[in-house]
Amino acid sequence: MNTPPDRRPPTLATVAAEAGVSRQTVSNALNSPHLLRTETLDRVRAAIEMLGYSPNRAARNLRTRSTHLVGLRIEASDDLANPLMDRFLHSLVERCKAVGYHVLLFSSPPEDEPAMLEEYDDLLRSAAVDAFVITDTYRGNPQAAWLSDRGVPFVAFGRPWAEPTATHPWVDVDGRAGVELAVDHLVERGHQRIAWIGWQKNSYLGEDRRSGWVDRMHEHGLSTSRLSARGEDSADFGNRAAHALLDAEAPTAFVCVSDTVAMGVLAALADRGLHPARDVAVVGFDDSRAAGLVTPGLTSVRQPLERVAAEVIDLLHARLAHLPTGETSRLLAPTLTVRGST
Amino acid sequence: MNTPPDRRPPTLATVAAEAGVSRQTVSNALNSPHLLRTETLDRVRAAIEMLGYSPNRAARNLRTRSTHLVGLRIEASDDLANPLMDRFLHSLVERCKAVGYHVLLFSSPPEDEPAMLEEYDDLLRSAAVDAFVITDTYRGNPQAAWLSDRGVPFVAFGRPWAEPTATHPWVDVDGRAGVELAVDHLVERGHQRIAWIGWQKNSYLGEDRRSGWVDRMHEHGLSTSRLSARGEDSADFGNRAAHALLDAEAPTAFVCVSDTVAMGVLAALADRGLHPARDVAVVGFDDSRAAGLVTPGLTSVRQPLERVAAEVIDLLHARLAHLPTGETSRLLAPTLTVRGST
DNA sequence: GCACCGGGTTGGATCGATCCAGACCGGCGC
DNA sequence: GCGCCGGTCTGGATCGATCCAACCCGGTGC
Repeated sequence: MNTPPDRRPPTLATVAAEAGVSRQTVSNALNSPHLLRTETLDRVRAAIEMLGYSPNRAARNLRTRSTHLVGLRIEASDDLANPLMDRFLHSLVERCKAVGYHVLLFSSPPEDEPAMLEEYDDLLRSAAVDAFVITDTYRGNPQAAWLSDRGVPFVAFGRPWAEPTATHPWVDVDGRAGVELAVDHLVERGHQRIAWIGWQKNSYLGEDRRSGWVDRMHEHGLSTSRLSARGEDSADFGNRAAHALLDAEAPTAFVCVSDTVAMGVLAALADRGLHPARDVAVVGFDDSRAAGLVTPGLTSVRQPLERVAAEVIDLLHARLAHLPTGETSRLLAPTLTVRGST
Repeated sequence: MNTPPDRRPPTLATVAAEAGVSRQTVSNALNSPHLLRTETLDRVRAAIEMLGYSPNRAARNLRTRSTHLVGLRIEASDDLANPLMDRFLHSLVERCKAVGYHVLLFSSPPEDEPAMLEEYDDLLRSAAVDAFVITDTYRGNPQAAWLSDRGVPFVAFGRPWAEPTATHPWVDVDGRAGVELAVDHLVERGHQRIAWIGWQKNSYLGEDRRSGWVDRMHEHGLSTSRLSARGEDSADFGNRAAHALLDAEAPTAFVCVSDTVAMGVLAALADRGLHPARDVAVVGFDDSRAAGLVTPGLTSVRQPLERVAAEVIDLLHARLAHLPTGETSRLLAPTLTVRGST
């Protein structure tokens, strides 16, 4: 034996030799243990344990034509969905682990659709991933149609707003219901003049949330007339809109389409020497970190991102494992995190 | 030809047949194009283009024993490093792409060291990744030693505080220098009584940042006596510490170890009817989203996470590609983002 | 006693790209 | 004309797990 010590990790064959069985038997011990006599199974398992063996993924991937990897494109940091991403991502990874998958991240230049699809295509053609999770359906969704066309398994976080006829599986949060919670909460506290500050009319997400305000106000017999404003997603816009509404209509509460906007509203109250909650109530949307850090605390609608991630992966897993799938889309209800601002 | 249409993607052999060459020649066209006559190369490339061929990753991984995947453990959301994570992560992914890698995410139960190492071990033994990036060296770093022992390539974001003798490559941000920037900035604005609000003494990170304040104050001939407080990383602690310091020592400026703490200081100013900047200046650390959203804007030390990620990947790439490496650790200087609070 | 059955096991072929040893070929020097 | 050379190209073996067809063998039914 003058060969140098073997630095290579053990393989199926190593284990088979150690346990005194064939490779196939070891493979069965791992993948179909019920086929083995318990005594044999124990012996194989002992050998695996002793050698610290794990099946080589590359070999398995090659043979089974599946990698157990799920691709996820992450976007540039200035994207509006981003503050939510870390919570979502963590849950996604966690859930993947539970069903035996891992998450592979990739990126593509922002605002460059062909380049983006090229990235998806590369990963697909090189068989680097089994499936995708897509997260940016709020503003058109070329990938969804593109992936559907090719029969690639994927699940979307977000409804196919722009293409209601799309049939791919998706999971989304019911923004409208979240805003309804906020309105109910404010009505309970005695508010009647409740204003809405939202995004531009071309935002599906923004209009969905707004409809929760409109409908619920009417159900409570309250007027929405002249009590709303629309603009971009910035604290500055929230500030200006709040001042304008306070001057014109003297609302006693604001429901905002996002925490970003709500932070601007809080600033407007401070400008006027008004006290959040005591004088004017404010509710945000997203339950961002800033909502918890700001002075009296900002009441905010919280998206159940942990559940979204779990549902996304469960749908994907069902598809990949050819399990029977019931509904292929799920709309989850958010909750309200109450803080000092109401 | 009564076989069904071939649904399988093209392979090397397909391309070789199409171009009228052997498989090896196609492989060379991809990996060592200089070996081919230009005419042959063109023909092969045309065939690749025509068939839309990409090499199968699993097969390549198996043969070359490398996956071109980098593992990154992500932590539970309530972790203090998390708000920074999305910026870092995005840059990491971007940079990986530039050098031909992808990022594979995994997780492990928090506070469970054996389970965590088990995750690293699994990925290693199954040859799922080539290397790791580790990000949580601020509080001991069992993985670093563990990985070093096994000769696994990895780069850390964060110095090995607890083990100064460790020799693995790392990249970190010079927190002390960041605080020095903050102190200089405040001195320029005429402040002399500049207070420090930091973390507990057992935090390496916190004490490093604090030393920037101590040293710079002394270099400016200013006293630090009784002008500092230490506690946990919360807005509430920041608030209490600010009140206590304002009562006892009447500082005109605060430098805080984090934005979270700084938000509490801003709240304390509001409690007392003091105006940020005009009455008392405040500087935070991390340049978090909240710093930009809060009312007058919070001046904050910004970590160059994009550069950190790039350096991390470059070091890793050098190691994996057996390139000559110069220094194996880099300390990067942060910058100061000036906003309304100073 | 023989065919049959099915759980357990076996060796060989396979997935697709790469490594390796050797073949081929036109050009050059003797 | 022969041998050598460097630049190209070729077929076969290989990476490690899984698929597949066949085999072994004790037990059962007739």
